[in-house]
Amino acid sequence: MSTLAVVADPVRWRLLAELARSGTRCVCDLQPVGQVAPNVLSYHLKVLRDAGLVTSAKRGRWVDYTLASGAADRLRAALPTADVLVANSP
Amino acid sequence: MSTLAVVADPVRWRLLAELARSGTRCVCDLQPVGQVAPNVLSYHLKVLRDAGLVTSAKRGRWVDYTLASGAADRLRAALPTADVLVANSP
DNA sequence: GCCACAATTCGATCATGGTCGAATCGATGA
DNA sequence: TCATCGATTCGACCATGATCGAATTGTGGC
Repeated sequence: MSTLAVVADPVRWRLLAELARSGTRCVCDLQPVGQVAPNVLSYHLKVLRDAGLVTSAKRGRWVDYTLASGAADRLRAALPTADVLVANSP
Repeated sequence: MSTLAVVADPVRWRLLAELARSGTRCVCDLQPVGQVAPNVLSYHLKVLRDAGLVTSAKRGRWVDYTLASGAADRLRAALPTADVLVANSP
């Protein structure tokens, strides 16, 4: 799945935005953000991890998620802004 | 289909980028840009029209496509940049 | 060691989007 | 009026991604 397709999903987008805003969050904190069942949340978090956009760390029973350090560059590469389109307009 | 999902497709992204770069183009000019069969190109152009990102105009047998005037705003709303994520980082 | 909790994984199924081959439509030229 | 062209639409099918219900795994407390 391309990075663009990864972030084009509203659930994953909300998760990324929350991690960007608040730094590290555990899965239980992300549950209300994702607004999906726990197993579906795990699925989306795995997609984000596989895309290199977030990292995870065990903390006892809990797992903490953080925006990956290269996430901004990956997003910038995958997500040209509307400005790129506007800048190229005649 | 959300605007984000609309532009997350590589075919449609290429079409938008071409129209942003060159203004108006007819379907036959967009054929090599889309890199898909003519009927599939029509399908993607319809998705872009329905999303309000492009407009079309008949010119005899030909149909011209142009980036819609509100496309930049729609894209900006749907496509937050990585900078938005970075700006919100702690 | 057992139980509860947090989190993940699994196989099956569902839903949506994309492609296919063919047909249709509208415009143009002879 | 007919044939051709550019473009679109159609119904069927395919492919991929998302959800579901259940099971599993790892950790911590007693």
